[in-house]
Amino acid sequence: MINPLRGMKDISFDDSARFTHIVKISIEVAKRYGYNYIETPILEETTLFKRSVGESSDIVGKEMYQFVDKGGNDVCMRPEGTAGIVRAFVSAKLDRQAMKHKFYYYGPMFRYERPQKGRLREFHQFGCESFGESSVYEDFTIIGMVAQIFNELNIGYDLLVNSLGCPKCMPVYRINLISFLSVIKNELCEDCNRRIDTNPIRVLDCKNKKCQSLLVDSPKLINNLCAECDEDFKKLTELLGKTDIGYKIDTNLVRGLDYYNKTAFEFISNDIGSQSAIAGGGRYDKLVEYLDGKSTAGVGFALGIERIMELVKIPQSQREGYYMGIMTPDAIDSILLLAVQKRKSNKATVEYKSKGFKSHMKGADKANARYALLIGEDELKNGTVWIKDLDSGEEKTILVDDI
RNA sequence: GUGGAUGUAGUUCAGCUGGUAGAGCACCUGUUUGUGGCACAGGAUGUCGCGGGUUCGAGCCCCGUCAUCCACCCCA
Repeated sequence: MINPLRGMKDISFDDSARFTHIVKISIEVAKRYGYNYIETPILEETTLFKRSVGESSDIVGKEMYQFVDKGGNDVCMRPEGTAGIVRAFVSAKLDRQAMKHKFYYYGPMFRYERPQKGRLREFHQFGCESFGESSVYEDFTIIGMVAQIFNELNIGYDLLVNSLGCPKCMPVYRINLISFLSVIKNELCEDCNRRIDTNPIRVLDCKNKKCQSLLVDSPKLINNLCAECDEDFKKLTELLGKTDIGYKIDTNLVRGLDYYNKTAFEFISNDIGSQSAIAGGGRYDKLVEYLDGKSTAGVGFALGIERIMELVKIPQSQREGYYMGIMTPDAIDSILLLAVQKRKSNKATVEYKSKGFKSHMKGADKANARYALLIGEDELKNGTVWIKDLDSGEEKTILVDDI
């Protein structure tokens, strides 16, 4: 027997119903905000992710499905969606227009990690990317859109927001932080010492208690933002405060991807295990330039469909359509042609095998059909069908022509 | 990559100090060839993850391996 690869799952039955429900609601909401569908390749040049997601990130550093194809190209299964969308944006030369562009997408992403609850090697995201709008009002609007999706899916969440600064204030802060950390270096844990070089901001949310006690007086980015970043972040929280979207400022919130600046946010849930992020996103004003485009502001988010599947309850499926069966083999042609007609507008399940009445009734019930439609010897002879509404119990025999 | 737990029927799980493989749910067939959900009766189903070892004998003990789950890490 051949099983799916490690960390990869088949999605069917109840799961696929939840999956499509999440995608459907997300699309409906995104369309209301003016987003259009975009589909980009799953396989891209490895360079794309190195230059966008960043070589210092874990995603690029150790989690990529990377290989050389038969043409000798260094390629990679996409680990996230934004890089490909930005590449497509630049490829289509949309960066040379003054227009704003908004895209939504969904599909599989691949990361070579050790699987656990809520963490798969192949997983699915739904996401949106807004290009050409540098205003913080767009950040607010995007966060509101995610909140709306979750509200319509009827699931609870906590929202964390932070500002990561911009090329003016972030590098200055980073140097300050590194010098602060260097002083206490010997007392910090092994992981933190590694982080000082790779991603010093990560040291701030180390779970080690000793580290935390040493970090109480560390400089916080939120207090070292430049005037513009500070003003935008205040505006964002002010606006969020005026809505019913609850939020918490998390100064340690650092997204694992290098391209973010200014607004960063994460939606989390306490009900799905330790992998609690159900959506994340932020602003990436430099990313288009990194990928050889003309400087264009960008902001977006992605939500993890499998993680949200753990949270959504879908309503019990209603009885729908027809179950069609025969109790005399001669009636097979009649029932088939009837099904052809019915299927022009309704769901119809046909049992080809001639069976007893009771057996058909059980079959109709299992098929979750609203109506059982049967042809037996009498009906065949009279040119009629017997039909029963399985919800109301009402039944009648009518002429084939009157259906 | 590190640590821990678990692999027995479609599924959830039992299986004693080693002695011929079990239950619930689900499934199939019946309960006057014409009334589903309910009830009753009957039935099918296993390379006990895989490979080796110990033993007269291994689902159980030992070694290896693979997979799953949980946590770290990281993230959706």
